[in-house]
Amino acid sequence: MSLASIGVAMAQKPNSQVLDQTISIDRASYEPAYAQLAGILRQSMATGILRPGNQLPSEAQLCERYDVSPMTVRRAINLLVDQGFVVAEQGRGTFVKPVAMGAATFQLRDLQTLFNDSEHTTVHVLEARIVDADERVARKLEISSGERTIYIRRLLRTDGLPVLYHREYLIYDPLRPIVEAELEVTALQRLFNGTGETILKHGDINLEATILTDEEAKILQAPQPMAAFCFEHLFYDFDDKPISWGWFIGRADCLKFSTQVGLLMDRKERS
Amino acid sequence: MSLASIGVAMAQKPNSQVLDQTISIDRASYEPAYAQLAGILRQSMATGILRPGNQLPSEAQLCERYDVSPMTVRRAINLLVDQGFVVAEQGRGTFVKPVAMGAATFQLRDLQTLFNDSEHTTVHVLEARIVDADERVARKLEISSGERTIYIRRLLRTDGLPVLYHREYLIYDPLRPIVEAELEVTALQRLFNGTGETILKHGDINLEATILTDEEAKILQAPQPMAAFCFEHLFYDFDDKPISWGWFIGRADCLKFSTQVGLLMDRKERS
DNA sequence: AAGTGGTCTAGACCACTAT
DNA sequence: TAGTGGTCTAGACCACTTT
Repeated sequence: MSLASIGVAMAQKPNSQVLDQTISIDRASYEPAYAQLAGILRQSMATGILRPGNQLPSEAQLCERYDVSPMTVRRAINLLVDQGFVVAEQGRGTFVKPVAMGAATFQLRDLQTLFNDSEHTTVHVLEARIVDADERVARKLEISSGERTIYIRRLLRTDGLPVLYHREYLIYDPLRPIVEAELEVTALQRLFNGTGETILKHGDINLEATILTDEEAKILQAPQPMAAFCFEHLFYDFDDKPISWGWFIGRADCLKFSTQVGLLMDRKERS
Repeated sequence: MSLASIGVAMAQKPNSQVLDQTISIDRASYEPAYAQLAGILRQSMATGILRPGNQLPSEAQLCERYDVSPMTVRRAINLLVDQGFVVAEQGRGTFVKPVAMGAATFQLRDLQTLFNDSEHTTVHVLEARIVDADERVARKLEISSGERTIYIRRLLRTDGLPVLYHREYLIYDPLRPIVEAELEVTALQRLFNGTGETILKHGDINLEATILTDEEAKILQAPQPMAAFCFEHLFYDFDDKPISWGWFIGRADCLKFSTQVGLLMDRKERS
């Protein structure tokens, strides 16, 4: 008998015995039925009752076993699909996905604590002036070389210690009220978590690893050589015209991104 | 009139006029109704008919306007919520979310092309031997100092050029068949995209920026100093015991992570 | 042909928010 | 009190896969 069939034991029709017969759905609970069911199934996977590759009980079986309607089962399974725990194949069944490092995602949101924690975080505008676009800037912002742009350098500090150095080129357009708004010290917060009015439609973001230049090291008060993360961003307005190109640079010893793959028992349900 | 109300124009009941009256749902299409509706709403946001902060038409209005059942509207909106385009607040309404850099996520999956492209990618085991765990390794793998572990060094090449250097410590347990399996050259592929049998339940992954050490630079044939990405990983089995601790290190000039935030018109629907 | 997931209906009741 | 989103029912039909 192969490893994959341990969970199904002698079941003729695929594995409805797999489920914990003692647990049932509490209709009086604040937790919705679909979330409870998803939790039960995830629990089965976590305890190894359902192993990677195993087939889940069919939707009809789950309906009967837990006395819920098909739509509710459907939602529970969709939740697990969305969360990456199982994969559903039409006509075949739903199967537990193996853990894979490639499934990992890193969220820039982890940085948001920095921007929102106004208690400890301050933003200082080091420089803000109008400059003529050089060839490189003009290409990014899709304007002509020599056209006017706004160049801003900012330094973000936490408890007085420099953590992020930001440089940004903005389209200069006297007709748009972006200028003053973008110069506010709260502008970075807006850019990052989207609070307040916004004229941004979408943006491209690149993550790179670099070594601090002399200037960057000096501003970030870092010893050299020092590794760093660089977030390059290019934002567009609702006409799909670029309006902002810039980079955040942060010392690698102050920034770390963590994530997890596989079965964790403290998930928030949604959808 | 505030900027936020431009889209709602003179509507008394909040904004059902906002929608494009010409488009309707094609019931004969292969694309499900809920996906079509989500697309229509996303289109409205992309063209600026619905701006950040605007309220979407209520679910009842959408039912009537597009002649679909409440559940279908619900699914379409859930899709947009999942994709991060709108936020639904019970009792208030559903609103267009502003674009925020903090919403960006970087997927390790982008690296998967490397591992799956066996045409151009080769894995070479540089070293594999049994070593006694030092204090650092013992702490990570939750064993005692001096216990035996398997130490593996691998080099991943694309078209003959070194791109990723991997070092890994594995629990040594003669009772588990992990040893031979983990030594295969295909083991990395398994780890990364989860193909084949797996005994992994979950894992923690850290992303850091570093500067290559002399040894790493030599193996990766990189000039110095050279920035690099480092993926540290720690995997656990179904008993929640660590079984593997290691790092992937790759030259920064060969690796880049890109992502987008906001409204893009080439989304895949699901759920 | 049987079993599976994928979609959808036409309502229902509830909790929450605003007026 | 009216309007909103949140949940749920008890089926239906379809497309797909396997036997």
